[in-house]
Parts: sequence; structure tokens; C-alpha cells
Amino acid sequence: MTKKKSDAPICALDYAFRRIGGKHKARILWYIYQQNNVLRYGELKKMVQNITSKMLTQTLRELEEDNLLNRKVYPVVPPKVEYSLTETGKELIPFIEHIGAWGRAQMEKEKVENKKKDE
Amino acid sequence: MTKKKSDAPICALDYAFRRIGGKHKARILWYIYQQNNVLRYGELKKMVQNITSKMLTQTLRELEEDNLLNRKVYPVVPPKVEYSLTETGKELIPFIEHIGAWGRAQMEKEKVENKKKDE
DNA sequence: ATACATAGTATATTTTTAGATACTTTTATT
DNA sequence: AATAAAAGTATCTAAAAATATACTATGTAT
Repeated sequence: MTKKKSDAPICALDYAFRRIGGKHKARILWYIYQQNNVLRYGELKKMVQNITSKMLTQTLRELEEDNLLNRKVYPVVPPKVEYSLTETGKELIPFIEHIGAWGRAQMEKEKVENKKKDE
Repeated sequence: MTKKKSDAPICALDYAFRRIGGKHKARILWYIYQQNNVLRYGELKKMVQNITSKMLTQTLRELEEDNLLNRKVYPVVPPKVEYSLTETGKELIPFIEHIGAWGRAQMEKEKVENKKKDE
């Protein structure tokens, strides 16, 4: 049988947002991309500030399951695990860049508007 | 004072996803765009199949609050209310198009893979 | 033998989202 | 007087997402 998260996606947009719409997902992909496409669990933990290890693990597992991340385990002690973007994951980068830029511009605009309001 | 959804966004990406990451948000913007940038409440209700009026209203209010949608009320009976994209909302269209295309391609790939697996 | 490092698990709880169902408003029409 | 149309509200409940806190495994270094 085939998997199902809660049921079939309604359309391509729905499908896409289920994969990267989570609270930290796009950010995690972005951080990895920025760090030359490799980050260890502990490094991510520091970058995604305030995330609990449970959430981080869960999110990473979902990204892996959706084939956006590779997880490479080194058989050493203490453990070493590296996360990197898959080819499919890399395809999302321009898009993440785009919406990040939009967000940045919006935040700027809001700041200006709020300045006006408060004076 | 200034508003807050639950608290300040962590970064531009976080900011952006809070605005369009909801279950139906991107889809609603997309539908309106596709219909020449105007849709009435009842039309949206039909297009966003299975959404409850409560959710639809709530989602539309959030989009309006975030300045992605205009809400135009005609003072007639029975009521007539039209929703259209703001300029800011329109800026998101290329991005929505992009991720929709990615989703479509991914779904295709998965279909092919599942076919292989199942035979 | 004890402590440390790293990458997690386990469990319980809270918060956020979403869903179900019924009801409201105001004129025009029958 | 009753009914209909469109765009919602109100209330309650359920499901999903996120948080808090504590704990585990295994070699290596002290």
C-alpha cells in the first residue's frame, strides 16, 4: 500500500505546502543550503533557536521521508549525523529565496507604516 | 500598540509563511487570481471544496488583515461581497505559480515511482 | 568508576487549527 | 405570512501541531 499523511492532497499547491509549510521546514532547508549543504543535528539545533529536540527530530524525519533531505549517519561515538539537501530539496531553494525576499520587503514596509502611525 | 499573532516573526521566511502557510491561503489567492481577480464569498465557498463557512470567513479575514486581499461590500440584500488581490497579494502570484509547478512535477514523479513499486 | 559528548526517545500537556451544526440578518418575492 | 438568497456568526468538539521535561545509548577520556 501507499502512504498517506491524513489523506490525499487536493491539488499541487496543497501537496507542496504540506511538504514545506511546517513551522520550521523552509528555514531548515535554507540553513543547510547556506552552510554549503551540510549541517549536523547539533548545529541545526543551535540555528533553529528554541526548537525542542523532539520537534527538530520529527521535522527532520518528515523532510527525509518526503525526500527533501539526506540523513547520513557515521557509526562513531558520540554519534555524528549529517543532513544535506537532496536534488529535490535543492529545487526548492529559488522558491524559498523568492518568498524570503518578499517577506523581507514586506517587513520593511510595515516598519515604515508603523513609524508613521506611532508619530 | 502594534498587533501580534502569537509573537514576533523570527525572520523573513517565518514572517512570509505565517501569512500564506495556512491550509487554504495560497489556494484562495490563486483561485482569485485565476478568476480575473474577483471572487464572491459564495464562489470561493464552492471552489475551496469542503471548507466550512467559519474557516472560509476566518481565513479571508486573516488575508485581509495581512493586506493580501481587498474586501468590497455592496450594500444590497441579499449581501454581495467581493474579494480581490491587493498589490501586495499579487506579488505572491509568481511564487505560488512556482511552487505549484514544483508540486505538480513531484506528484508526477511519485506516481511513476509508485507504479514501479506496485508491479 | 565516573563523567562527557552527541543524537536522539518517551511521555504528558498545552496551544493552535480545523470541523460540525445550528442560527442570524435584511429586503424582495410568492 | 412564509420563503428565499448571500454572507456570514456562535458555540462546541475534535484533531493536529508544538512545548516542556526528563531520560537513553555508547564508546572515550579522566
